[in-house]
Amino acid sequence: GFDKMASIHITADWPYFTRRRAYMREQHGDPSNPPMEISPAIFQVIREHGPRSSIDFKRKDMVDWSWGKPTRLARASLEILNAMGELLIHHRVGTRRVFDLTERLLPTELISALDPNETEKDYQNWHVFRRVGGLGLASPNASEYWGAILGVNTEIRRATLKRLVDSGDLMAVAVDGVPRQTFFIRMADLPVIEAVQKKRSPRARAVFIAPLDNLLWDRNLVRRIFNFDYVWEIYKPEVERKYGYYVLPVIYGDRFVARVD
DNA sequence: CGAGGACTAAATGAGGCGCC
DNA sequence: GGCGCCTCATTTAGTCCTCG
Repeated sequence: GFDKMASIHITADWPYFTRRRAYMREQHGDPSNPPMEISPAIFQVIREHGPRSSIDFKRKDMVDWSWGKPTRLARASLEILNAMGELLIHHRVGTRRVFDLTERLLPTELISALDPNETEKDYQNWHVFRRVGGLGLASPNASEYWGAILGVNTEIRRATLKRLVDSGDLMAVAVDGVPRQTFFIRMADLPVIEAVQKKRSPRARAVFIAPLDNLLWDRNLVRRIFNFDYVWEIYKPEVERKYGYYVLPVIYGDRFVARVD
């Protein structure tokens, strides 16, 4: 699915993403959009022959796509139908996704379930709260980690965070050594934080952190709290790389101590 | 603050080729 | 016809910096 970015989420969350699917349909679902024009053919093949991936469609037409590059029309079509909720990933072959009809993969009650968030405001509360949980410690400042929350800009986000504090779901906190900055945590995380602080000397072990791990969503915060500057260099031109294509941070105990590539 | 632009390499599989 | 080997095309996934 798609939450902050491409991600795995539990099927029980399907109804909560009704708004996102509708939004994707608004963006791409016009029948004259080339990937939509060929969608009936795609559906037919999958319905009759089972799960299919982009390479199973032989047509060579190209369309403009993300990453500033064109892509094959069939691939664009699968991708858009997936974003709109018509197709889901059945399995993967290596990194390639093989799609099947949503109606074959999800129970009917889930597909027909209503969006639990009745109003726009309900949705905003839900999604901002969910994202704060993902971040653990959330700065209200604009950044990529607030992305993909529909209709929420900086102003609305600040208002939503305030609402969630007022309702007792979130708590505003300050961090030692980071002056003049308010952060937000989930109230429900408080016992965990307190338990960790009480533990005298946790047994230290080394952990390799993946570049897209939640811990690294706010790289600014990592720099300020842990004094560790991390950039995933995969998207840097080779000559500009400092450490390597796929540098990973290494944590030992509660500190960032090294990098590996 | 937010829009827009620039940017990468590993893994996989299809297809061509020579050879038996 | 089929195997082994090679090459080539395709697919996958967001970050970060600049500018108005």
